[in-house]
Amino acid sequence: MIESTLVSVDVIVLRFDPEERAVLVGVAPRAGEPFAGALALPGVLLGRGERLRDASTRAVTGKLGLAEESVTATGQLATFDEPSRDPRGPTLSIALWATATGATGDVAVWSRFDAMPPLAFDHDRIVADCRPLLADKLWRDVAFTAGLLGPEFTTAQALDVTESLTGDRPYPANLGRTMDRVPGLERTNEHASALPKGGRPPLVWKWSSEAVRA
Amino acid sequence: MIESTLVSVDVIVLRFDPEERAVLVGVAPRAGEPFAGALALPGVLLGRGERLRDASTRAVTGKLGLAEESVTATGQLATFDEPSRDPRGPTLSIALWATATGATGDVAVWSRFDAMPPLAFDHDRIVADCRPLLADKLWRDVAFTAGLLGPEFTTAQALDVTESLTGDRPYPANLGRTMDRVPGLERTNEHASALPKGGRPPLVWKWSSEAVRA
DNA sequence: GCAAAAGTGTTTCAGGTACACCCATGG
DNA sequence: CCATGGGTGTACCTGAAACACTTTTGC
Repeated sequence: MIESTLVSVDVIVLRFDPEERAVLVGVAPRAGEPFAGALALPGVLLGRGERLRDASTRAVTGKLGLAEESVTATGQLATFDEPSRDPRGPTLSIALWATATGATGDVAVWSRFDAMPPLAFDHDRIVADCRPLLADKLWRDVAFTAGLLGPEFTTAQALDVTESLTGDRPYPANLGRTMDRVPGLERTNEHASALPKGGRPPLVWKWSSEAVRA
Repeated sequence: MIESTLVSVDVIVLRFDPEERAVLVGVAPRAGEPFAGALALPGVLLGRGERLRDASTRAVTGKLGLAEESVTATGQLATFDEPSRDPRGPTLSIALWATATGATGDVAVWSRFDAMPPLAFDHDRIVADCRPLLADKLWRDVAFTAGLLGPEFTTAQALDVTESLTGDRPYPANLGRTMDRVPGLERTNEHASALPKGGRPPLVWKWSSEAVRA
């Protein structure tokens, strides 16, 4: 009988901050060794028979201090198998994404994608490798997009999110047309209150009832 | 301390058969319980500290009887975590792909993608879920494409491979142009000997030396 | 020469990008 | 009325899809 590998689940938690006008990644200082005090992605060891989704919830609530309800969607990214990635011994890491809204959690540190602090283990590499995968999901994976932006949002916020993930800001007109093609996403007639700086109030978008159910 | 999950590695082995003019998937009858005698994807339990690539090689050589050298490339697909997928107890399955050339192996059964026999465990589901991922890699993931078609192949074979994976046969002219855009792939001046049925002999394509090194 | 199969050139169309212009707000 | 920023319409370009037509083989 071959001794089994340890499996950890590491989560890239994304939250859109309307004040900051950017997508932020949640990390937290490690409580114990190794890398005590260093920032790391929330991660836990996968329990026997535990589903990946449950483990990711456990990591996000336990390590970042978020409420379970604030996690809006999750999914798989990739698996990392370098045997030396954890100094305690060989550990497989399954990277997942999660989207969160609302409260920021009591211990979480939120950083922009383009200004991530150095992280413990190989988490820098995990974030770097997974960023293009995440950018690709925007406007194509409905669960991801809806989880990140919430049930209702403006064109201006959509512009900010796209810029955060892909690196450059699209023309508002073109983004509107991409959003028209997203199944379940609909324009409303409402307009948000304008920004203090002035300017035309942006359109409000909503998910149709069918999309929310799925 | 949480007891760790078992991790298995299940491999979708692809081989292009020029006689059959199709991409075939390698499966083998199971030696022991559960599902003894039923066909299944080659899979092994991941050893502690073992790399995914090494485990996949172990599965392909051990379960299909292929030589290690005939495996030309491997990569990740997705992870399956239903706790009831193995009757022996909860087991995570990491699905990988591998390409093989040459010998067919002594115990392997090769089936077309569109005529797969029923498989043990949730392997039917794994194959069904991963097929679009594999189709997407053709002509975009160079390692995958080169592993499947070998160092040298004809336009006719490229047409067969594309039809096997995507489900419909492209126009030869258009496929030629897609191949022109694949980095490292080059037309030669050679022509293959014509088929017994008659018809114009197809062009031979080769990977440039830089592509083979990478 | 005829059927079969590959290759060439050209047309068409859809998607994405860019941009000029119009609209609505705060100061 | 001007600066700021979202929205509309449209021109342009690239890439994929489709197809008529030519070339090269076996019979």
